[in-house]
Amino acid sequence: MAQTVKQKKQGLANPFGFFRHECESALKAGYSSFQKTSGHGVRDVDIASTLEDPPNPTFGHLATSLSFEVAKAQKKKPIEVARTLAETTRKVATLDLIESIEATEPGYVNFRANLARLTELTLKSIQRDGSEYGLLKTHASEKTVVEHTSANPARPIHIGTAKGALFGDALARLLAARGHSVRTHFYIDDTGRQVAIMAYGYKLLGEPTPEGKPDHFIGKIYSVTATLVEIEELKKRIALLKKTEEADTDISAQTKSLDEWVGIAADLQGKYPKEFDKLSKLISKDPDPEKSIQELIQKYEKKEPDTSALMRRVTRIILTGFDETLRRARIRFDQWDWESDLLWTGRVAELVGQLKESGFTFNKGGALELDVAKAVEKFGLRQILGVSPTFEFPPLTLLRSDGTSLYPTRDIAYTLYKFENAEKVINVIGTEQSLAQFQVKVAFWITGHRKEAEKFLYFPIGHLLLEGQNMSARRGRFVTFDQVLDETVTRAKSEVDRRSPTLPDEIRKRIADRIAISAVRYAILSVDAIKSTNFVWDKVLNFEANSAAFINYAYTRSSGILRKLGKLAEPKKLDLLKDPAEQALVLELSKFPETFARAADDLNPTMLCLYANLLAQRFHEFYEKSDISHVSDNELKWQRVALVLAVRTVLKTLAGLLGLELAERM
RNA sequence: GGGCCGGUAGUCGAGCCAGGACUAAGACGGCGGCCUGCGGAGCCGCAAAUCGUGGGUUCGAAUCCCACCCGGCCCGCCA
Repeated sequence: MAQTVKQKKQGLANPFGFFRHECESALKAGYSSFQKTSGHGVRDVDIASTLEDPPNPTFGHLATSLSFEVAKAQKKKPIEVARTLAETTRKVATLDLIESIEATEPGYVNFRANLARLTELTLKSIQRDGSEYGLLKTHASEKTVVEHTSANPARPIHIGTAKGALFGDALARLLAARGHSVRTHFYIDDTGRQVAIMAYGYKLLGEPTPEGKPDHFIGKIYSVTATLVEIEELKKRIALLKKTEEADTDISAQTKSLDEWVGIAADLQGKYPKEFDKLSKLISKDPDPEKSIQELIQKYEKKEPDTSALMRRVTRIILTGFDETLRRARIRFDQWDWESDLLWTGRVAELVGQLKESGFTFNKGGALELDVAKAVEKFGLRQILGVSPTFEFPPLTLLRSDGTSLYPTRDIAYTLYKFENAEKVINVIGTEQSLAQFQVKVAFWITGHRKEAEKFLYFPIGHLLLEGQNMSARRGRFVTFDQVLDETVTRAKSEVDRRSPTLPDEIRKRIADRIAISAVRYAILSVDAIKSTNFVWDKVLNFEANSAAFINYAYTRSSGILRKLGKLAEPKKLDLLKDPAEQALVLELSKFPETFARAADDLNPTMLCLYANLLAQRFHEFYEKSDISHVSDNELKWQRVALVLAVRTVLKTLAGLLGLELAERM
């Protein structure tokens, strides 16, 4: 009730929500009157939660199964209870949006909406609120940080990472539209070994200016360098093992690994002969490449000026490439956070200090370990965080014996850092990180950040397979986000060329670009984030199967109608839209505000994808059945046009929320 | 060994948290129809599902509980 009143004040309408609200009030009053005459049934029933969607419109638009519970308590037949309840409810209901209240077998009470009123309310609301229609604002706005993508800056973004990027981006859009103050962060993991290897190779080559796309160029250097260094190391290790007469099994394992790397090296040499040969020569001159890399890592952690400048320089080149890719996919970030800054500003050291003081750490061979199990028992976290009673918590290594930090340690410090300017933090990361993300939470409890622990959300992204197989950067079984975008654009372009040959090429290009990016985004977003998905080229490129094109086509058809009509006129009333196809379409539009609010609150962009698809479907059905531009009755024509305009408005809003781009023509 | 997450027509995939008319959405593929009108990337229809298996709770279970099976992932002084 309070919510509805407040929303009225805000001016954002929720047509179906109003209907639901009327049904709730009526049912509550009807039920209490029912209790007076028929004795007590069920106590403390949450009326609102018994209202559900009936399976089809013949049962009305909302229904309650309350009678079943009451019948059980009173030992009566559900249908008898339903009849009485429908009767008492009918007496007290204000029949504005409610048309009828009826009991049906086997015992439901069905509420039918007054579609004439609902149509008027819905279309007028959309006309009035325009692009804001449906975007109900939360009453608990929170400063929210969404961290996502955070791809390792040593090679191009691949499609597995892209899945997280698309969900993170969509979440941010949804939450912002819901009225939260959202900032997206990209975590630049620049203090690890990979960036050091990359910088090492780049430096050896004399810091060449990138040819082609920067991340692809540097990624190539990284792959070649990493492979060559690994081979050097393995050779040394095997030699050492042989010298010390270690067990044959160890030697054969290392030899097997070496063979594998040599194979990879051969592939790389074939693909990038120039860089490979050059780097091969340069690395062989270095007496100890591994030591050089370790030095880079250590000097960088200490912010040694020359090393820091080099590391940042090369990482920035990669990031330029990332930015280009992300921009193409319509993904943008508010902030780029350098992991190295966490070390330099002392945040990691400070965290480690706090953890040490807590008494939950211990020393193991010079390394500092966090006793996660002890903390879980002490704070009763099994209960609080819902962990199985038999789960054994492994300790977490915070510092190596040489005193340097590990990734999880820095991640805890980073998550705390994100809370410095936010009330809520959402980490969009792969499911393989679930234990690590749990450990972050435990560390929060230990350091007394309980509020943060509560407001810290882990949004898991299911594994993405490539044509049924794991992606492997080493083996070259790896598809970059750029490749996906390129291929999809190419395919879309040839479709547009075929279907709209009369349009100028420049326009066709722009249309293809929009269709392609929408298809890629929809393909990923339309399946639950947590599910492992299989990336199949055919599926992404098949515009018959992909609903993005289907949704866009609804928009294109509506554009065609408007183009045909030219100058538009306002209808006098909105009382002629009585065809079932029209009513079904209006009903769908009326449900958009509730659907949006739920998708945002449940962090579920997939739900909105499905809604967009459903709305487009209803529109296509309407389009097939209803004449518009050539209907002779002018009043009917303009009423239908009002419906078309409303659909366009909501489609555009949906596109904005999901990052789809609609083309007027296709 | 322990844990987390998935398991729904030939394939993909909603519904599961908040049990109810589920006779299970939608799509791809298959089969059959529909263009003298606003663009057929569309519409209409048909066939196709032991909701992983077995128990339990309930008036009622795809949904909740227990056990098990299958698949993915995690349990590093990697990130």
